[in-house]
Amino acid sequence: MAAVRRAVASGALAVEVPRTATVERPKQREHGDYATNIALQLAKPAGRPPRDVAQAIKGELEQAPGIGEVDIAGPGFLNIRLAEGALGELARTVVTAGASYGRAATPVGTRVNLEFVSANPTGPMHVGHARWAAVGDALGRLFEAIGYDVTREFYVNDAGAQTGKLAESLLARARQTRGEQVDFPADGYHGDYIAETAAAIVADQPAVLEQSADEALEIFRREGLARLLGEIQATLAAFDVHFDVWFSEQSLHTSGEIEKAIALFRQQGRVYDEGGAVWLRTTDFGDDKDRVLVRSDGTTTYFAADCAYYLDKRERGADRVLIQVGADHHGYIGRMQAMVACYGDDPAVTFEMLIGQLVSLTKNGEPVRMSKRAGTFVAFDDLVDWAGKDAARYSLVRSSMDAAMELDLDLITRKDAENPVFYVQYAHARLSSLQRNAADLGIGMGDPSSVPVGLLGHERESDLIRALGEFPRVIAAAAELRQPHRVARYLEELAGTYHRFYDACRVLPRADAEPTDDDGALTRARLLLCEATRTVLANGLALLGVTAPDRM
RNA sequence: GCCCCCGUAGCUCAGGGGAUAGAGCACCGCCCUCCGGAGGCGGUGGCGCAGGUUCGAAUCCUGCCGGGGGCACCA
Repeated sequence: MAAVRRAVASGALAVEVPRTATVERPKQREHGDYATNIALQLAKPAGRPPRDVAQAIKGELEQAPGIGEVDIAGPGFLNIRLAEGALGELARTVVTAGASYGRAATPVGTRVNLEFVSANPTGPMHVGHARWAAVGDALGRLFEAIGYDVTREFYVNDAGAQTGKLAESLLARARQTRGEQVDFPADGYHGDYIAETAAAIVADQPAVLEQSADEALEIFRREGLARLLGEIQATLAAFDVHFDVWFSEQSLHTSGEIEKAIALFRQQGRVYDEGGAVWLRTTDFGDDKDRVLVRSDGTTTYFAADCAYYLDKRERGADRVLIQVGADHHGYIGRMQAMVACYGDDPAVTFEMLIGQLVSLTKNGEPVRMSKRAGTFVAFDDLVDWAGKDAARYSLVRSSMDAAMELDLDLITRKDAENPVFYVQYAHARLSSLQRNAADLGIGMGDPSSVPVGLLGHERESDLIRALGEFPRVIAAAAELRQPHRVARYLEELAGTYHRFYDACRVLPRADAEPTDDDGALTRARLLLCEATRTVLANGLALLGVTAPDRM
């Protein structure tokens, strides 16, 4: 950019200087270490052929520190090669930074409230929730890495009709277990967990069935929610996903926050009454239709609670409110954005709904749908039992949330190289093993600052170092685009680049090797490069919540 | 009918307007004097269709075809 500015200043180029320029790592090594298409983009405004523009920038670029040579290629690409030795310093930087490599040095002050999973406490979670857990948590880790202050939040839907349905289902099952002839609620919850939970409650409070129906229902409701939420919390904890706030929907009702929110919207002239109901004029801000806040029977809607919940998050200090939901909720975006605007916020700034597509499972090519305990779906717990935490998390996070994904249980439950997570983990384990071997031989890289990194001139070494240098940009892109899968794909590439290096470059001296004449300098440099690689693999896997094993 | 997502290799998926579209698996053939072969190298094979914008389109726009998910005074 500075080179463009200087070219303009020197009169070599007459064009408005753009704010940013795209610099990327070319796919072809012959295209240099970095490449930019800036000349192609400036050709039109400058009114000159792209290669002319490139020529003007090239001269300035070559004066910049750390730059080796600059070529003009094709229609006008500028291919930049770094000066000899500049790459090696990058490896040293990685080792010196260690676990903080790739992370923002200081907080940026943005407070993000990240709500995800928010499974109803009316039953076990399914594989879709596992995907939101894996992706949401990775996003949270990415946000922290770029310096955001993150609050992970789980909205507990412990109010409303579905909790009554849960209570009725539990009570009916408990009575049936005692041999009573009871009709099961028409659209009640099925699955073995209902009977299990009912039995546990009865065992705990044997008198519950002697109470009046209303009292019994209330006990089953309260106890059922508590137990099922406890199971959800245990599942998530075992998945290494931890929430800062478990926010009760019921609390919005009892605290009067919903009424406060409605009053606020009314004050701002966004509320009207019609047909006995209270409406929010979301059509003022692009929604298809206005939305009911209070039904004609006087009860508040789920949407009203969502309004109050958003206000609550903002009042607790969130600069950005992010909610991750499944594709089956996408229809909610319009009214939520409109509601945010009704409140007076700019939805493009303070609010974001992340839509994740659904997950389906196959085994032997056949769809898998049922889980005995959960009834109608494959449970989160089953997935983790079959695949293990690491393979499950990795598999769920390695593809884009925009795409409905199909998980093959045969693949992710295999404990071999057919699963990409093992490919990445193996690279890390191999590096750890290498370091153990080095230690056994009494070899080490020593003080990083004294390692002669300039010796790392092999093509495969350069490839590896360039890949390590990508990491901060990968984190930034993954966080900004809300695409944690980019980290996984990057790690797979990095692991491959490392394996190719390892195949071509001997690190430790052979057992029968002659003493080297360079005093082990190259060995030390390569050990530093290995440690840099191990660091990035470990940091990257940490962002995904996946273990970086020393042995496998 | 309207809205959202997807369509890339035999399969599961990457690919932020750039150069020769990638990976894993599957299939075929190589590489152990080698620090972990859970690895490396090579081969077979692909952008749903039709227009448009652009110096340049898998990528952006429009239409069509195909698949998935939504369109409550449910949660």
